[in-house]
Parts: sequence; C-alpha cells; structure tokens
Amino acid sequence: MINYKMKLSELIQQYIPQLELKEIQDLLEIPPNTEMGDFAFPCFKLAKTLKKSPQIIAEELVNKIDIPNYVERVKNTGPYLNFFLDRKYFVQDIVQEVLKSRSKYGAQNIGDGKTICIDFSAPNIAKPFHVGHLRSTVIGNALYRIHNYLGYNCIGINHLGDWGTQFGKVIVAYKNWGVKEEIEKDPINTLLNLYVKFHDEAVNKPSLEDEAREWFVKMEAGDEEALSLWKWFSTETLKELKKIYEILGVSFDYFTGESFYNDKIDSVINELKGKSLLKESEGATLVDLDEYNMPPCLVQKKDGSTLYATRDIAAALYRKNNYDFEKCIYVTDYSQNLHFSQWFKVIELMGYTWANDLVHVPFGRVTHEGKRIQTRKGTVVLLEDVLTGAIERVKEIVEEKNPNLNNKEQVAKDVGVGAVIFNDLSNNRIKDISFSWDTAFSFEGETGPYVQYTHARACSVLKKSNQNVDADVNYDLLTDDITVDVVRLIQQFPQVILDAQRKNEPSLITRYVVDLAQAFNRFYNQHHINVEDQELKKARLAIVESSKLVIKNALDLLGIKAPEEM
RNA sequence: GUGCCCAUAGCUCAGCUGGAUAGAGCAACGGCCUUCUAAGCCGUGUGUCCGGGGUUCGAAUCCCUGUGGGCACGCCA
Repeated sequence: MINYKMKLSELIQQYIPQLELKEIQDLLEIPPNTEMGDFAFPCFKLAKTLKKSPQIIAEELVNKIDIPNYVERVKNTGPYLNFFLDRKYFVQDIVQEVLKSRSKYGAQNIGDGKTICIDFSAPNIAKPFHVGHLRSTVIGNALYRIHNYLGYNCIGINHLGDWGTQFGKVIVAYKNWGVKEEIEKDPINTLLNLYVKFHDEAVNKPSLEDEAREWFVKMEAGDEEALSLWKWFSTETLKELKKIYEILGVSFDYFTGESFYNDKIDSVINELKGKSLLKESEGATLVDLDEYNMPPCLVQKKDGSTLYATRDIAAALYRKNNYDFEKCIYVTDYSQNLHFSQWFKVIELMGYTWANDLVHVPFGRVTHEGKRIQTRKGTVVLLEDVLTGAIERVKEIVEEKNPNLNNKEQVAKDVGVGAVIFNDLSNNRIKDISFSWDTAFSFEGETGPYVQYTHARACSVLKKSNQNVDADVNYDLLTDDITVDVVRLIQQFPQVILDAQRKNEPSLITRYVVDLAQAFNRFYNQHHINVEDQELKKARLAIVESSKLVIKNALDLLGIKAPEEM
C-alpha cells in the first residue's frame, strides 16, 4: 500500500527544496471537502521566502509539476495546491491491501516487542463494581489491544484496591454487625452495606475510625485474625469481579493488587531514607515537594502504616525490575492527577530516569443524573444492572426485528455489552459522563449496535452472494463518489490507530468506525451488491468485504464483539 | 485561597501539532421496504465556537485576562 502523504511530500519537495520533507508532510492536509481533492498543500509558508503571493506560488507549481501515475490531476485553488488521486489506482491499491492483510490490516510493528505495562480497572475489593469503574476497565482494555496491535508486548495489571484503611473499616463493621452466612451468600452487597453502615455509625462515634486504623496496622503487622478476615473478603469479592470481567470480555495478565506489595514496602522506605528524601512532619513520614510547587507526598502515617502512594512507588519499582517496561500506563479518573504527579516526582528524585516513562492517563468522572456517585452514600448504579438491562433490551429488539435469529442469547450479550462499552468509549476520555439509562440503552445513531448492525449487514450480503471474494476485480467499476468515500476512510485506518496509541485515546477509533459505518451504509443503500452483472457484483463484493474486515478490526481494538447476524 | 481541567447547535458531542463555507448523532418534520437485515438510507434548520484583549497572511484551535462549572490540595484510595 502506498503512503500517499509521503509520496506526495517527496514530489512536492522536488519543486520546493527550501522546505524539509518533514515540513511538507506536516503541511499536507486533507481538504474539508472531497470536491477539493484528496490532499492539499497550502502555500502560505512559502510566501515570505519566495517573496510571492501564495496564490501565485500555487499557480506556478501547478504548471511545473510532473504528474505521477497515481495522481489524476493537480489543481490550484487560490493559495492551495489540490491533489486528486487516480481513483482506480487508489481503490485498487487499498482494497488489495485490506484483502491481503485481513485481520492484520492496520497492524504495525512500531512496538518492536517492547514491553508496556497497563495498570487499569483496579476496583476496590469489598465495594461494588459500579458504572464509574467501567471507564478505567474499558479504556485500559482498549489501550491494551491497540498497543498489542502495534507490536508492543503488553502486560495488563489489575492493581486491585485490596489493601488499606478501608479494610480496617470493613473489619470493624463485620465484627460489630456482620453475619457470616450473608457474606457467603452475597459478598459484595453485604460488604457494601457494612461499609455504608460503618460510615453512618462513625458520624456519631468517631472512635470507630481509630479502631479501623488500628485494624489496618494489624494487617500490615501480619496479625492472623485481621489477615484471615481480609483474605476471606478478598476471595469472595474477587469471584464476583471475575464474573463481571467475563461478561465484559476483559482479561488481565496479573491480578496483583495493592496487598501484593506489602512485603516490598520496607525496602522502599529504606531506599527513600538512604537517599535522604524522607522528612518527619507531625508524626508522619513524607517526601517534601515544596520545591516543585506540590504538596508533600505522604509515605507513612504516624502509626507507621503505609499509604496509597507508598504502595504505588513499590509497585512501580517492582514492575520496572521484573518487566523492564518501556512505558507504564495508569488509567484512572482525573481526581487522582495530583497523586500521580507527586509520586512520579518521588521516583524521579530517587534518581530513576525512567520516571519519564510513567504515564498517567486520566479520564472524566461519571455522574448519575448530575449527581456524584458515592459508594458510601449508597447512590450507586451497579454495572451489573446496566449490563443485564442492556442485554434484556437487546433481546426485546431481536424478538421484534429478527425473531428467527439463531443464537439469540449470545448475540444479545454481544450487542448489549457492546452498546455499553461503545458508549463509554465514544467521547474524549477527559470529558465527564452523565450516566443516563436512556443513552446507555439507545441503539440508534452513533452507537455500538449501529456499527455492529452495519457489520452484520455486510456479512449477510457476503453470505447471500454465494461466492468467495477476491481482489482481482475490474476497479474501473469502483470509482464513483460514494464508493471512493468508503475506500478513503479505509485508507485512514492505520493512521487512526497510530493517533489513538500516541494520545492514549480510544475514542478516536470509536469515532472513526462510526464514520466508516456511515459511509458503508450509504454505499449499501445506493448500490445493490448482489446484481446479475457478475463483473459488477464481484467488484462491489470486494468493497463489502474490505469494509466488513476494517469494521471488525476496529471493534476488536475497542474490545467489542462483532456478531455476523443480529 | 492555590494548582490543574472543562466551556462549540435545544440536548450529547467531533473538530488532528492554527488553514479554504464550523460538522455528526439525538430530538422535530417529510420521504424510502413485491430486490442483499428499516438497529438502515435520503431530505429540511439552527451557531455572539463563554466574554474581552493579543500573536498571525489566517484563530473554535496558540498566549494573556475575565466569567461560569468540575477536580485536587497530610495521615482515604
């Protein structure tokens, strides 16, 4: 497949040696309207050096330029030089590439086997998995898949919130009001109720908070009772969590939560001490970051127990030593921005240059009808309810529109879950999301089901064609506007993946696949595919197959299934 | 108070490291199933791109400033 941007840049440079190839490439753009061509080169930058108006420069260039075979014509429009690619050449080039590469179309090896750690999902044990946790999970999962597709060796780590003072709270609550059998029956909800009850009671009895902290001190000291309760709570909740991951189709290489680093903390504290980074303040131990315009990073409470940051530092050191990552990505909501800046700085102060390879990928918060979701207040929207609700809704629609569908259960799951994931990945990650049942369950327009439907439709046409698709077709039949629009989008896919990786922004792929689905649906409505004319049919099938493959690849990168029928 | 983030159509949002008339979806109205899945397609309309300055040949995009909102700021995670 030709890198058109590169080729055109080289071409232009022959006539404008004043500019670096890189500059020309950066300048080359896709015009806002396809009537203006496939690529455009604005001549403003040259006006000063050439001491001519950009309009005149464009005009002179048009007259000079020697048109290569893959370009149909070059036209000047005011200060712009517009390139119109040869449609037949272009469509053939792209379609042949897609049909050859198939599920690898868009894949590249820029990662060259280098390791990327992705720390994502990380729900708190003993708290329910709500819609807020979904974002880290699906964004992290998409980043994992995107990096993998680009040749990185990915390590997905679920840094479970399974350690800390909160467990002291749950232990206190359990010892006061808990019932063993209830936890066994419904661990997450029962533990949640205990947690909520703790906070209700602690309002009137603040000593409970001290008790909780004491229990956490015991946990870190290896107290048997504390640890066995903790272990019990964790295993029970983890079982529930794994069910959710199963439904979402998300997996991890390691479930090493915060507790995993318990025995690795002392050496971190010693190292910090050895590097003279620690300071005592009001009984607590911290790293002073005043110089860097940040509040201090607390590493030990006055009772000697550790904090979130301490365990994050220990985890980073462990990962660097064991995985030798090129980059370690943390996917959390933006309320943790300061936390990450602080301990990244501590790593840097410890003298590790790889502090620069630690990347925080923040995302916006989820509210429910404008209100904050708070576990403690019990105002949660459970992810499980959202998922099962979406699946039920899909079942209703299937009964209405396609009652003879074969594997209804599986399709309902794929589409319902796909709708929820797609919805979470459609906007820029930094934007807050106001969760609403209506939008989560809407399946029209820019939604997952719309894209999946487009894919299923393409599959259906291919099936009904009763023939295999091959790339040896008459490309003269594929040069109309609507067809070329589809191919143009297909051509952009590899670059979209690169952008998504560079910016850690899966929504670029979500947006892209909607555009492609729209273009394909226009093609589908405009052109009948399984026509009598065998030559035409064969040509159009090549477009359908290519579109189908790229939609599938894009959905794969997002962690969304693409059923063949729905 | 200090720091960071956000502000684009009635609603939800795109708009790449500045570029040609600012775009989608939803909602509303009208059209398209005796031919490949109507979860679809086509058509109709709306904008002080939060205000004010500045940089530039050119600003929704960059800089400054004001307003409105969000988040964070020592023993939670």
